[in-house]
Amino acid sequence: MNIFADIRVLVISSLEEMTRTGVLPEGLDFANVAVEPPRDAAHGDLATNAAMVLAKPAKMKPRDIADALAGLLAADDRVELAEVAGPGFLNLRLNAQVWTQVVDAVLSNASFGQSNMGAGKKVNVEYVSANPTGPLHVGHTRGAVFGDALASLLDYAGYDVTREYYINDGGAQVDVLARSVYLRYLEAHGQEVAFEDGTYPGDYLIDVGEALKAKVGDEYLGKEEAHWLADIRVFATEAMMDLIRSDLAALGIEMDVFFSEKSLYGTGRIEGALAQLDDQGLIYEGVLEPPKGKKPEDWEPREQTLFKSTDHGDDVDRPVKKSDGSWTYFAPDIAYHFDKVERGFDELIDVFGADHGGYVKRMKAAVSALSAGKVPLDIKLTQLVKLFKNGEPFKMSKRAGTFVTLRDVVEQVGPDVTRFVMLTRKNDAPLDFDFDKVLEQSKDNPVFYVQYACARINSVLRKADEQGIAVDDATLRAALGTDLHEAEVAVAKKLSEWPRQVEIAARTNEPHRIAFYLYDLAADLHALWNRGNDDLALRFIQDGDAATSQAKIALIRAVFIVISAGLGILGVTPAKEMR
RNA sequence: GGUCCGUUAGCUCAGCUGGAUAGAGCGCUGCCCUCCGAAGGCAGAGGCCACACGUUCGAAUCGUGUACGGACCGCCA
Repeated sequence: MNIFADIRVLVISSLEEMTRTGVLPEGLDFANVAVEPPRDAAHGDLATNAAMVLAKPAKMKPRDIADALAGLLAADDRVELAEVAGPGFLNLRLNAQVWTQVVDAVLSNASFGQSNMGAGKKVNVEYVSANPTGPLHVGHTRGAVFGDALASLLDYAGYDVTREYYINDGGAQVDVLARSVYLRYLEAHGQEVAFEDGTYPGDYLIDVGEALKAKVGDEYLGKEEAHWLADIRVFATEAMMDLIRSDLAALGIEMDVFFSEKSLYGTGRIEGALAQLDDQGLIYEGVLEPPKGKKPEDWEPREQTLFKSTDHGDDVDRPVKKSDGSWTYFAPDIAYHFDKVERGFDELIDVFGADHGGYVKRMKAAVSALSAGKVPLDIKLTQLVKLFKNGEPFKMSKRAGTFVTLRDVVEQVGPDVTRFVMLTRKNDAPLDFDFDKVLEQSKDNPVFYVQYACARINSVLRKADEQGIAVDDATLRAALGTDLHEAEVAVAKKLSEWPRQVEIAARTNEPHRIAFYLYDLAADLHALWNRGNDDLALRFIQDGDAATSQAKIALIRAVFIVISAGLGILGVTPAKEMR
C-alpha cells in the first residue's frame, strides 16, 4: 500500500473522467501530475499539482480545473475534504481510517514498502574493486558500504541485483605484490631482506610468505624472478582476495561475482571488445594533444591506439594501447564492461572513489558505444572520508604507519555504526568520521537515535508482555481502531511515506535518503513517546485496558517494522535494547 | 588550461518530477522527569538558499556565466 501512488491513480482516473465529460480537452499528458505530502501539514494530508501542471496545455485557469477535480475526488470515501488553495493546489484531507489502514498494512504485509518499480530488471552494481595488494582501508569502506546499501535498496525496489567485484589482477601492481611476497618468503627462510621503494612492506604479507614457504618449501630460493613470478602472482593474489573477502565479511558484505581482470588477457576478449568499437569506426592510430596546463617539457607526442570516445560525449579521445603496444588500463576495462553488457544487464552501476573522477566520461562513452546506447551506466563517486578523533583531524599516512584499515574501523566502532555513519551523507559529499562521536549515545548521533527508538519500542513490547497483554501482530491488527489521536496520526503519516521514499531513493541511486527518513521516523516516535509524559492517554500501555493498549502498540510495532526494513537496506541490525 | 562535484541558519548537513510561510541536529535562551529508559521531548531566537543573467504564471530546485572551495586531468593502476 502506497497511499501517494493510490491517490495518484484516483487523481488520474478523475482527470480522465473530466476529459470524457469534456471538462478538459483531449490529449493532455498527465505524466507530470504529482501527489505529494504538502510542505506544511496544516494544508492537509496530500496535495496535487494537477491543476497547475495542466492549466497551460489545457488553456484553462488552474482554479477552474482544481474546482472540478476537487468535486470528483471528494466522492471517493478515502477523501474527507478536497480544497483548492494558493495558486491552484488541491489539498486533500484523508479519512481517518486511511491511517489505520496504513498501520494495518505494515503489520499484515512483510513487504510494505517494497516496490516493483524495478520490474525485475537486471542491474549490476560493481563496488569496492580494490586492488588485491593489501587489506581494505578506510577509503574503501565508504565505497563498500555505499555500494552494498545501494544494491540492497535496488533489490528492495524490485530489481534483480548482482553485486560484483572487479579484481585488478592483471597489472604491474601485482608484480610488485609478488616481489614483496617473495621477500617475505625469503624472510620466512631466515634471510635478511630489505624492502626498497616499489615494494609493499606491510606486515600483512608476513603470513603470506610463511604460507608460501609451507607450500613450496625451498623451491624458489636463489632462483631468478622468471622462475617464480607467475606462480607467486597467483598465490599472492588469492591470499589477498581471501584477506579482502574477510574484511568485507566483517562489514557484512558478500559479493555475488568476483570478476578477474586477468581472465580477459590472452583469451581474445579485449581484442573482441575493441573489435566491436573498431567496427563502428571508433578505433584509430593517432597522437593526443598535450593536456592543457601541463608544462610542455613534460610532454612528448607519441602515436598510440585511441578510442574515439568524443563521439560518445567525452572531451578527448582516450588511449587503449601504450606507445609500446601494450594495453592501457582502459582496454581491459572496456572488455570488462562489454562482458557485463553481454551478460544481459539492463543497467550498470559503478561505484568508484573520487580519484576516478576523470574516468567517468570515458567509461560511459565505452558502454554507450558497446551497447548501442541501450544500457545506461551510472557511475557513483564516493568522496573522501575525513577521520577525526576527539574533534581533531586524524591524518592517515601509509608511510608513517598511521594507515587506518577497514578492519581497524569495524573493530573500534562495530559494523552497524560504521555502515550507518557512512550512509548519513550523500555519496558525493565529503564525510567526517569521528571515532568518538559515532559512539556517543545522544541525539547528535543518528545511529544511536534510530537504534534508541527501536529499543524503546521493544521496551514497551516487553512491558506489555509482562502485564499479560498479547502483542502478536494478528492481535494488534484486530485491536486497531480508527480513533487515532492527532499525535498518533502524525506517526502513521510518516509511515505512509516509506514506500515513496524507497522509490525516490532507488530512482536516484541514493541510499542516504533511507538513513534520513529513518531519522525522521525515529524523531516522530520519540516525540509521541514524550507526549505520554503530559497526556496519560497517549501512553502506549493503558493500565487495565488491554484493547486500547494493543491499538496503540500496533502503531509503534509498525514503526519498528519499518525501521527494521530500512536498517536492513542499510545493512544495520536493529537494536532490541541499548547497552 | 580543462573536467566533475560543492556553495542553504554561528557550525554540520537534508530538501523529490520547479510550486504555497525553506527543514533537521549541534550551539544559544526558556521550559518538561513521584510517570512505559529524560541516553528523550517542547518552545523561542537565528538563513531569502554565493552572485548575476536566463527559461517559467512560478526557481534553493532547470540553463548559462562569474567568484570561492574540493577532487581529478598522457602510455599509474
